[in-house]
Amino acid sequence: MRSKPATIKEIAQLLKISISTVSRALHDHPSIGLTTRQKVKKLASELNYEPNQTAIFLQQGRTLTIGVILPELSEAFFSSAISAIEDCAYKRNYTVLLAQSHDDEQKEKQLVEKMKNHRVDGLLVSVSKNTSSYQHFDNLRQYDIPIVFFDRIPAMQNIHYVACNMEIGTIDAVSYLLKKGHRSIGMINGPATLSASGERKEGYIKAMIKNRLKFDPSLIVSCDLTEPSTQAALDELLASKRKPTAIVTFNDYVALFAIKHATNLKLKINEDLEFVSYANLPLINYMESIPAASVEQFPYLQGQKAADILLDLLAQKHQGVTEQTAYYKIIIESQLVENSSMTGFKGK
Amino acid sequence: MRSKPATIKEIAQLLKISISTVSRALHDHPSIGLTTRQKVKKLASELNYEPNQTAIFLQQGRTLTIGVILPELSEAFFSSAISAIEDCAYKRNYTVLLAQSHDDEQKEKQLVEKMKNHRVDGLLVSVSKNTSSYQHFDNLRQYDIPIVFFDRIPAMQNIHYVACNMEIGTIDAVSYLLKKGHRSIGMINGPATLSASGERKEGYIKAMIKNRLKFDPSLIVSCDLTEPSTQAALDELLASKRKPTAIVTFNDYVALFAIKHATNLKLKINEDLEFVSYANLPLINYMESIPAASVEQFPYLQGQKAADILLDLLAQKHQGVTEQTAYYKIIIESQLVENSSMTGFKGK
DNA sequence: AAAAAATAATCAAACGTTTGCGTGATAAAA
DNA sequence: TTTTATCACGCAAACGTTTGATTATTTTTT
Repeated sequence: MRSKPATIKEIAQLLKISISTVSRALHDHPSIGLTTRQKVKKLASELNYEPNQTAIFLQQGRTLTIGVILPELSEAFFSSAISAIEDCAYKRNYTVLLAQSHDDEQKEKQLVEKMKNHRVDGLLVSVSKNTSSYQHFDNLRQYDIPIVFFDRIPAMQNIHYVACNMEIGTIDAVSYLLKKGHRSIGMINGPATLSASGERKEGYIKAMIKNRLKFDPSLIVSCDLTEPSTQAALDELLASKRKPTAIVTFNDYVALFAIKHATNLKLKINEDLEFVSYANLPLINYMESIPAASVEQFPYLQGQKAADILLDLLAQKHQGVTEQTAYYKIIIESQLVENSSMTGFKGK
Repeated sequence: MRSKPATIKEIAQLLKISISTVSRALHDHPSIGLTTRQKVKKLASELNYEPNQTAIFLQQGRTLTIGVILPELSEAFFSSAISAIEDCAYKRNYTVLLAQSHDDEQKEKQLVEKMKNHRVDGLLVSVSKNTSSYQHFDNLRQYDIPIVFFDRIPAMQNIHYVACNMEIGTIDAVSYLLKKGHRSIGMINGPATLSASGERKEGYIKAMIKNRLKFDPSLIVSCDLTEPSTQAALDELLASKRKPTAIVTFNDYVALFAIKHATNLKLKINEDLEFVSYANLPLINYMESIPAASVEQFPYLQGQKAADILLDLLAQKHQGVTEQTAYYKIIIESQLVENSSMTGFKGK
């Protein structure tokens, strides 16, 4: 029997009672007698009745759905985050509408539109790398759709966000190396266009100041995150006057490129040349030559916080809290973790 | 101005015309005059009118949304797949409602219910490892919600699915090692409870037969995918009479565990002992000691195919194709790929 | 000038719910 | 017995669209 799903209307007709009675009976409304309530519920389950959410959405003006727009779903960082978000949403009876921008500003705009059309109750966004105008986010304010940004934050006023501060982690990273006796510490940074590069550089400089050491600009070189560029950067550092004995790299990819290159140059990793990196690869745990320590950015935690904030906002809104003026601005401090050897892990 | 979104009703009132005229004007219906059409569109854009999809969903009985239920969003395999799915859906104007089961049968059931309530047009599922009953999927047939399974397929009749056949890849893997001159090839397999283990074993045996070699059961040992268990398995193989010079491992995690252990035992990887594995880690590209070759399972491709099939089914259904009896059963042949060195890759 | 055809717009039902308000019927209080 | 609560349920509007059937207006044809 491939029939259309049952509706309360049908139940009402079959039982010769009104639609509203059926609705109330199913919701255990006190003004419905016990007998009819039971009759209704019995028939409902016999007919495999399932409330049609789309109708309820329309009626209630909310969809119990949050939209999530991320740059790249296949990246470990974001798949961790989305996992956290889904977990939070599930716990609080929300569902996740997911989309990826592929770091394309145009597509990001379209996705925001689409989310608006789908009438998501709220939005979680990690901004595309190439987004320069934030008009499309501002538009959402007219409607009452709250947005919480995370990790990649736009330069806007009055927004909710969760971000990870790289400075502390960087200071710790450099201090860690200094404590280990290194006196010349290099940095292979990312492109200057990324704010993340700025944060790392700042952290590096502050660590130097904090430890009363002189900052030598020639020890910070940039790369564009590709392998050849990383190799060139490492070569430059190794050729410099104050040849570094330790290097902080922009991220794990860069670290692995550099480690590979160094290995080819017959350098012993973490003996001749020690590395510290920023974590984005979970499988660091499975490899031999890895950075001695990593600055952890907690993607799962960021996703979780962001989702929790959004869901709190939605709960408030639903309880009739009119206009809040306070904005959540959560900074998660990055944290240096020493990389131990492999941990037990069950594969897929 | 934080106002409720504009509706066609308001537009109609402001222009003193009927609602239906507005609706038709916005859809360029031929029976609406040019002048009114323009007037309507002008006002609509002034008011920032956006059609309320939830209303349209209710009216049309479809949501342009597909549900996706996966075991673990944070796993590389599935995040690749979801990326593909989202891309496909986006191209064809669908949106993705996402949820993860965490390999929990109970949760999987609830998620199916939820998806049903949300009235997704179709469902994409990779079944939880622990799911034993498939009743919840069967229930969906009563409604007209098509399901396409991928990668993890339930033992059900009459379903659409996309899967990856490990046998061919395994045969190729073993043959590859034989061709390289290895005469004793071991296998560190997964638990017998997983069907994936069976496929691998079958492939191994068939490769032996195909090459007219005798199959020695002692060369296949199982592990539970953890590091200690993998170490034990490797030890067992190395201690066996016909000490293997090459090993096929259940997956990349196992391979890395084994490689690490072998390195500790002073064995030279891919010289003393050669490895072939099943790919699930993209970052194989970033490491030094890696399996010489991997059996690729094409997560992106699987996700893509599955999504395409589902969307085709939905398109057919929408065009009024009543009852199709044919079921898509797509087998993607796994494929052995030799692991070259690192490729250029831009990090996050 | 009347009939036919084309054009332009309206009416109203439908999608499946929820919910404020009204209304009988029965039971308790006066 | 009349008044007042209490209980159990029905009516109808509302959410924002789409669309088949209908009507009113204008243009074309004969």
